[in-house]
Amino acid sequence: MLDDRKLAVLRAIVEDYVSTNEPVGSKALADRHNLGVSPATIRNDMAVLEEQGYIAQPHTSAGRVPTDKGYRLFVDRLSTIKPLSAAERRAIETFLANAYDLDDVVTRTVRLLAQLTRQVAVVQYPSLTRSAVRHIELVPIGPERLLLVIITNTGRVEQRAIEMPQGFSEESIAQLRALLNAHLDGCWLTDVPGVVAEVPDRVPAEERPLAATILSVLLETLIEKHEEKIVIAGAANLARADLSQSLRDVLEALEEQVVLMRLLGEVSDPTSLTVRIGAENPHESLFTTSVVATGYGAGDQVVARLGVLGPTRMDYPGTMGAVRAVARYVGQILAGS
Amino acid sequence: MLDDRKLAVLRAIVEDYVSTNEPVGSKALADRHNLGVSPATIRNDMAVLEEQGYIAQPHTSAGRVPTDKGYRLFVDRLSTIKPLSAAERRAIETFLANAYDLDDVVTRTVRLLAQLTRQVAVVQYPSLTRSAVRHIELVPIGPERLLLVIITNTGRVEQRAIEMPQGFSEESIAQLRALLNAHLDGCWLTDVPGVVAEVPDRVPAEERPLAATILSVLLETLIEKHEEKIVIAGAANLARADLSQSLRDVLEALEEQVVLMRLLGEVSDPTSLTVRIGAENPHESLFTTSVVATGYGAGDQVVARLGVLGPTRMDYPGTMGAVRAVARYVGQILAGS
DNA sequence: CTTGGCACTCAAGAACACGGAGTGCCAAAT
DNA sequence: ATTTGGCACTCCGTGTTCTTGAGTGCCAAG
Repeated sequence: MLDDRKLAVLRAIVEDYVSTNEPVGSKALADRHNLGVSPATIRNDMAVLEEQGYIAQPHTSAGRVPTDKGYRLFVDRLSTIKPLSAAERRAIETFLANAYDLDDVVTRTVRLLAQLTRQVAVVQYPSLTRSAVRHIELVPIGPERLLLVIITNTGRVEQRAIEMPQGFSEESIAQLRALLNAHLDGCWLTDVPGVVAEVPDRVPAEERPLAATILSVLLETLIEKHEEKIVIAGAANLARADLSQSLRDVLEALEEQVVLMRLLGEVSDPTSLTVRIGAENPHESLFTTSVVATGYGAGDQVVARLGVLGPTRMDYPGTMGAVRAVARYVGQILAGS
Repeated sequence: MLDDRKLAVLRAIVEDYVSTNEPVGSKALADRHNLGVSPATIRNDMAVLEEQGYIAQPHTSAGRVPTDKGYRLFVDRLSTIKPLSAAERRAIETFLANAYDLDDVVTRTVRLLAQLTRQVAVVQYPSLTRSAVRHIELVPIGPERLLLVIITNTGRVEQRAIEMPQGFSEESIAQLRALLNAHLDGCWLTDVPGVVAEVPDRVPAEERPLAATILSVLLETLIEKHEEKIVIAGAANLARADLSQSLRDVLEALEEQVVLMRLLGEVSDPTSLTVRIGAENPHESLFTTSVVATGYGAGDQVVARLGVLGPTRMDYPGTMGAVRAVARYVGQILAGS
C-alpha cells in the first residue's frame, strides 16, 4: 500500500516541515533530499499520501503539511530516537548531580527538560503509593492546633494542620506519636489504612477521640495527596511555537492540575516513551499540541512520570531522546539517595 | 498648570482607553462623559496634556493614549480604590476559609487573585525571617543520610537532606534533637545563628563533629531558604492582554525567581499598595506591564507580599481593590491560625 | 512506472483609491 | 480670556485590483 519510497517521502516532508515551518512542495523535496526521482514522481506519491490522510495541503496549490496521522506514522515507523550529544549529557549530569533535596531534584529536572527540548516541561512528584512511611511527626502549633508531618522514604514530606477543638496534652501526643511510628514505620503507604484500623485498640480508652481525629486526618491526607503534585516550566517556549489563537487555551489547560494529571497519567506502558499527538490528547485545548512522556523511578519501579508538551510540529526524535535521557538520569539520582 | 477640567479629561481618557483598548478622540470623550464642553475645548486640553507628556498619539491624527506618566498621575491623584462587590467578598471568604494548610492557603490565594483580577497573580510565601522555630526534627532516612525538618510558627515546613559519611547512632541523634529543640524552640529565626553558636559547648566532645555537620546545614538552610518561595497563577491571562511580541519575554521573566523577587520586593512602604507602571519596573521585559502589590501578614506585621501583573492598560482601581481585599483576608486567615 | 510539459489555482504582496475619525488652527462668540 | 464652530489636512484602515510565483494535477511520451 505504501512502498518504501512513499514512506521516505513522508519522512522527508515531516523533517522539512518541522525545520522550516512551511508547507513543503515537491520541488523542494527533490532538491534537499536526494530521493533519486523527479518532482513529478514525488507529486504522484504525495497524491497517494494525501488520499490516505497522512498529509494535507493548507490551500489548493500550496505545499503539503503532515497530519496527525502522518506524524503518528513517522513516530511509529520512520524515526529513531536521537541520542543526546556528549555536551548535553554532561549538562544533565552536572545540573542534576548537585541537587540536595527532593524538591530540588524535581525543580532542576523540570527546568533542565524545558531548556533541553525548548518546550514546556512537566514533571510529576514521586508518587506516594510507591513509597513507605519513614517517620510520622506530631507537632503542637497552638493550644488547639496540631501539625501532622509524614516523611516517606522517597524523601517526600507531607504536612497537614489538624484542628483539635477539644484540646490535647503533651503526653498523649507523645504517646500517640510513639505508637504511630512503632506501627507505621517502614509501612508501605498502600498498607497504611489497614494498619491504622488496628491502632485504636492499643490506645487507652480516654485517648480514643483524640486518636480518632488524628487518624482520620492521616488517612485523608494520604488519599488527598494521592492526587499528585505536578510542576511545569518553560511556558515561555509556547509563545515561540506559533499556536497563535489557541495559546491562551493551552496556557489555561496547563494551569489545571486535573488536565496535567491526565496528560501524563493515562498510559499503556509505564516504562517506555509515550507520544500523544494532537487529537489523541485528553483535552480539547491541546489538540494542536503533542506530548512526549515517560515514567521514571529508582531502578525498575516507576514512581512518577515526566514529559514535555509542544506543538504537533515538533522535533520528535530529539525530544524523545531528551525525555528518555533525563528520565534515566533522574532515576539514577533517586536510586542513589 | 493642570486645572480640574484637564485632569477630568485625563481621567476620562484613561477610563475609556482601558475599557475599549482604542485610542480615544475628542468627540467620543464629549459624548460618553458629560464634561459640559465641546470637543474643540477638549482638543485644546488634550494638546496641553500631550505637551506635558501625559498622553500621546500612536500616529498623527489618531486618538490619544495615556503614557506611563499619565497612568501614574491617574493612579496617584485621579482614582479611588474600588471596593469589591458583596459577591466578590463572599467568594474570597468561602474560597480561603476552607484552606487547611499553609501551602493550601498560598495556592488558593494565588488562584483567587488571578481569577478576581483576570491577570497574573504572584504570591510570596511567608518570610522565614519573621517566623520563629516551632520544632526541629531529625529523621534518619538511610545509614548515612539524615533528614532535617524545620517547622515554623507560620506553618512553614523546611526540609533538607544531610549526607553523613561518618555515620551516626540513633542515640546521638535523639540527644541532639532534644538539645536543639530545648535551645531553639520559640526562637526567632533571625536569632538562630547566635543561639546555635553556643550549642557545641553543650555537646559531649565525641559528638562534636556530628553536631557541627548538622548545625552548619541548619544555618545554610535558613540562609538559602531566605530567598523566598514565590508562586504564580493566571499566566493565561497574559495571552488575553495583547502584549503581542513581548509576551514571550514577559513569560520568560516570570519564570525567573530573581525577577519575581524584585517585582514584589523593592518597596518603600510595606503596608500600603505599591503600583509600579511600565518602565518603573525592575526588568526590561516588563516595561509594557504594571504591577500592583502589597504586603500581607498576621496583624500589623508584614510577613510577605503578593500582587498582580498585567498590561499597563489595566483597570487600576479595580485591581487595587482586589489586591488589597485579598491581602487583608489572607492576613486574617494567617492570624487565625 | 517515471518523467517532462503544460495549464490551472490560489495566497501573498504591491499599488491605489477612498472614506472616516481625528487633529490643529483660526476667527468669531461669549 | 476662554470657548466654540468651521475647515482644511493627515493618515490609518479597508477594499479593490493586478501581478507574481510556488505548487499542483493531469496527460502523453519515454
